[in-house]
Amino acid sequence: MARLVDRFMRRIHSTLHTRAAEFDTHKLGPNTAMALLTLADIEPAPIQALVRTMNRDKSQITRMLAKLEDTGLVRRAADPVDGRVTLLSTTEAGAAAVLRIQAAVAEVIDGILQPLPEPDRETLRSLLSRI
Amino acid sequence: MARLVDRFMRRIHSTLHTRAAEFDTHKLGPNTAMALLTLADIEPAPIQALVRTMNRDKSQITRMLAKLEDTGLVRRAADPVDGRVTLLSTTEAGAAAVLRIQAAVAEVIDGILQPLPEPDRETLRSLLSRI
DNA sequence: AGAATTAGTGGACAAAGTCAACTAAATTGG
DNA sequence: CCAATTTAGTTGACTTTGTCCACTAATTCT
Repeated sequence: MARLVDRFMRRIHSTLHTRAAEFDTHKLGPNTAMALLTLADIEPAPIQALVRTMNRDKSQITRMLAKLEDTGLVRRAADPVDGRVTLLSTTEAGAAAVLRIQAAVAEVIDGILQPLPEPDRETLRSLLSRI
Repeated sequence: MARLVDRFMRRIHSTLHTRAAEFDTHKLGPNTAMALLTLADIEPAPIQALVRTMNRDKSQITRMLAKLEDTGLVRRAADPVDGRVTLLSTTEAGAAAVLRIQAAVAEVIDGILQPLPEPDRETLRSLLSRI
């Protein structure tokens, strides 16, 4: 089971890697790109939210965000009600990157899911989301 | 979709990591342990087979195998018919380790799949294996 | 036989993950 | 209401994974 999931993820990663030049115009790398997509889904959100939904160590998130902020895709802002938290949101450039990346990822995953007819893909998606 | 798979894998990894002391008596680390499990599934097999089924770079496999051989869990042997390939198989110690690791992994995955009733788990397994 | 392939190894380096220490702001409980 | 604890985030050090490339040796192709 773990092997199946790993294989799946590995295929996604390596296929995306070979096509990275097409869409990863900011040289984010897979993880940081995924952080961007995730953020786009939950923004505006504190870093802590990203830590939890991505299941990564907070230090990793900090560093990915540094890159995303440097490349101007993400903006940090102080939370008005809690001085400890910094709220994240995507910039316009970030949103544009999200669209590009999402398209590429969707295409790659479509290719990988080829052997599954549409209803099964939907089943898979829903099962995974329930975990 | 990619995010769902990643999250799933991450949960498996991090949960296993925290319990590593219980079963990873040889300090293999997640990847090398998985290589061992994979090998146990296909042995006897040439390195190339492991490369393909794990979808990793061959140099990575080489290095994992070095560790597995050093710890005495895997044995290399020359292929009698093709002088280039080295055939891999698990030793008795390796087989024992496989059992321990598999049990731990199964337990962890069971915990993660908690929200899914049994028939759905089976569906998930079969969908993933068809990819 | 000579050229191109294939299996495996090794080095160098980039990216990802882990852990622990640290600051600053909030919370909480006597 | 203030000392103690908790929470958010950052940083440094270090290990593990992942990628790429060059290289050797055996094999296949023609």
